[in-house]
Amino acid sequence: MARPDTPQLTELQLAILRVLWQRGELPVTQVHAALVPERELAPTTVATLLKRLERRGVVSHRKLGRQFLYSATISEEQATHSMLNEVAERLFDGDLPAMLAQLLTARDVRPGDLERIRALLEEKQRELEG
Amino acid sequence: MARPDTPQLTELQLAILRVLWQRGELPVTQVHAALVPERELAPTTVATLLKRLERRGVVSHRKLGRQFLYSATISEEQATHSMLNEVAERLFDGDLPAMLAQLLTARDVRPGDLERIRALLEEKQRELEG
DNA sequence: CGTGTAGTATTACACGTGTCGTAGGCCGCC
DNA sequence: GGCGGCCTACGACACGTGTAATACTACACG
Repeated sequence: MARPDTPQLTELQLAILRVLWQRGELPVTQVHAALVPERELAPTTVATLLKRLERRGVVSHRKLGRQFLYSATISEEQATHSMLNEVAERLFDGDLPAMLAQLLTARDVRPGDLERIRALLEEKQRELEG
Repeated sequence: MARPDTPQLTELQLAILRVLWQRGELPVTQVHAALVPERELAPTTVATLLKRLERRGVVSHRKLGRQFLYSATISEEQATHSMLNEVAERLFDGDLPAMLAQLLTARDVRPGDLERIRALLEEKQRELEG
């Protein structure tokens, strides 16, 4: 419940976390392997990044023989929430409709998006009433 | 139109830009003065920040006597757009409805928000059809 | 046993940011 | 005309991040 101090994550950090979220506990080599198709990184680079993320408390490791098995300590939802909250707060002082208004003009709205959003809204509304 | 370099702005940088957006062209002293109630900063700090922002192209200055008058070169809308796009892309691969879904659960939805969002949606929908 | 090797630990460097201290230039006042 | 201030310019330092080379260590094999 208690907000774990808002993790602001960069793209690369997020990329690493995504690997862990998708595949669970992994040795550094595996994380590296998963990343390489997208980004050309040395294995030691990935190790350094993981260590730093651990210092920040978003991943942890246990030892298996000589290897470290890393896993995420925050869920994807937690990370997303806190990053979104951050932006909503920073940019719109928490004003959701204002944020959405910008979103609707800032990006291409893909076909069907409006419908899906409408459905979400109705669900939310029912939820609040029920 | 195509604005290639996405300005990612930190909280402090944003705070400075807000001052310029709200009050227009200002000397460093005024920017500093406007910031101080919120953040305790040395005047030289603000000067340094402005200079760096200028190097990044988001503000510019002209000389008035010995002073520099700084002004923003990007609009608040541009900045907001690019930051939001960034987040939408990073976190949701551009999937707006997914983003909104998170927003609706991530934050307190304030009374009236749902109504306002609904209104926005309808407007947007009319716009797309008309 | 000794050693190659897979893995981790340590160290490094460039950049951007937050934060200033101090140096230098010029304008107005005495 | 010299001097005190007000500004800007320049330089600094700590930290986080991206990136990686190098050093160390211990197990597995010959």
